[in-house]
Amino acid sequence: MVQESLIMVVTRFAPSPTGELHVGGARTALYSYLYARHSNGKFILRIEDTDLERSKQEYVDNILRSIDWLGLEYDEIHYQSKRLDIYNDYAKKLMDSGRAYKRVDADKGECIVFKIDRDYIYWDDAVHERIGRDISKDPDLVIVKSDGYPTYNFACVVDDTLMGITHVVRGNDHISNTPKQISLIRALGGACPIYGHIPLILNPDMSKMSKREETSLETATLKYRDEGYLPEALINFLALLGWSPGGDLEIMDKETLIKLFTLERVNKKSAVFDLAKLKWLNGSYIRKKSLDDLTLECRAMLLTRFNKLSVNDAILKELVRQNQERMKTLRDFVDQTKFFFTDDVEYNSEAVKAYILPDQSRQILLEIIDSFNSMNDFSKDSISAILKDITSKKGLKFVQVAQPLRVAATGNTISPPIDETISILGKEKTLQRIKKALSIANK
RNA sequence: GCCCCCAUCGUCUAGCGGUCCAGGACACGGGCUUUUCAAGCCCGCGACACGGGUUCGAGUCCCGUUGGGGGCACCA
Repeated sequence: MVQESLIMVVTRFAPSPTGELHVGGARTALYSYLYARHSNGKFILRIEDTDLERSKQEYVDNILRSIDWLGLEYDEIHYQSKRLDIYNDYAKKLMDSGRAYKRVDADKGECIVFKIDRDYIYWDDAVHERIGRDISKDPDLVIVKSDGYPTYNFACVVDDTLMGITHVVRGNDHISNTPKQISLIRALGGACPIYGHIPLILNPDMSKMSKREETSLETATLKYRDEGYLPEALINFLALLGWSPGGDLEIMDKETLIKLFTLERVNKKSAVFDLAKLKWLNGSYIRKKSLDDLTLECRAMLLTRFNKLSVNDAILKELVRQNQERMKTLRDFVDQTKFFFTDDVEYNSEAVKAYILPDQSRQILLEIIDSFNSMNDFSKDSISAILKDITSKKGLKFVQVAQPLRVAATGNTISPPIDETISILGKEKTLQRIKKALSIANK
């Protein structure tokens, strides 16, 4: 233990740019990152773009943006496509030492093949215990494709060795590659990193999440940003999906995660992605955010929906204040304030039936129009006073007055306290909407 | 088919042989609060897959069964 701490930990995240960064990949990146930071080590990002057919620049961009959004700062970034000379070099060395040979295929052309160890290979996994497999009957391994590019197993091993990777954190689905890679490392004379194979993330129906089934779950990391999730919430959630600090602690910021994270505490069992829990966590982070910060986020989200925004800061801030504890995602904010930003309110038919149509409701609304008309100060408190006045004069409960008004003003039965809601809407618009609601009721 | 991995409430998990008639969180049900909805607080529901061992004692160790997942490319 003491000696271990003298060696600098180096981890890496090695995605291939053949698709958007998957949340499962994001979690792998997170675990690698957390472990490196926890150990005061280095975190390397390595783009494994050796598949000419499938690699795309847009995916590289997507991966970089995802990593950046999550706040996983890396110390180095490498592109395998820029290291071709290195792989060729090592392939030659393996041929010189007799461990690799050329093979010609009639259709595909010439490639280089590595003679794997005819042996039982094992390693002590950081997440599991000892894992091993007899690869003596496995076929030899192609290390350089006929297009001159290295195969995954080869480039990965060369880079892990050259970059001094001490801990490889990767998905469970790589377990079967590991013996071959170890065999390659031996032949190259490198030192084996410690492998930590983390469990996969599953859909609610237990299928592998990266196999896009007809689930409604989004798999692209950036989609969660677009849906209004906060990176700190996603990180916290992903961290908990397969790891726990050991106690009852659940809400942890990045610093805390770094402090507590160890590979030894990563679970072996695959975990189901539970959107409800993510939502809860996100809501919890939203509630904790400062009003100013949250307002910034909400403004950005609003701008994805509306091309231009004509609200002043004070009003927007007040809207955010009213909704802060009511939203689970930033997108919820857009939905919840739709009545404010659009002039043609969509009246929910159920709501209208229940709170506008009844005679009593209409009388109340008429009365409210009367009272509001003579108001100069349309503040929350004045509104509240007038509404309470009407309530007691009519011998009603406050809800019986508030709900018709709420439906008239917002189109729905749900909103922040009604006095605040219409105060920010303004007297003119409020009156207009009450009249509009009444006209609908008269049809 | 062959090989590998895994197995505690619906879900995420705590548990590393006795302190567990199994703890927490989300979800769900109920209540309080209340100007609707949230938020908050309280209560409830709810699990050690099964069968053998080992042991004075097993959720915890071993074996098997079953179940789930993953891998078997000149893809990563």
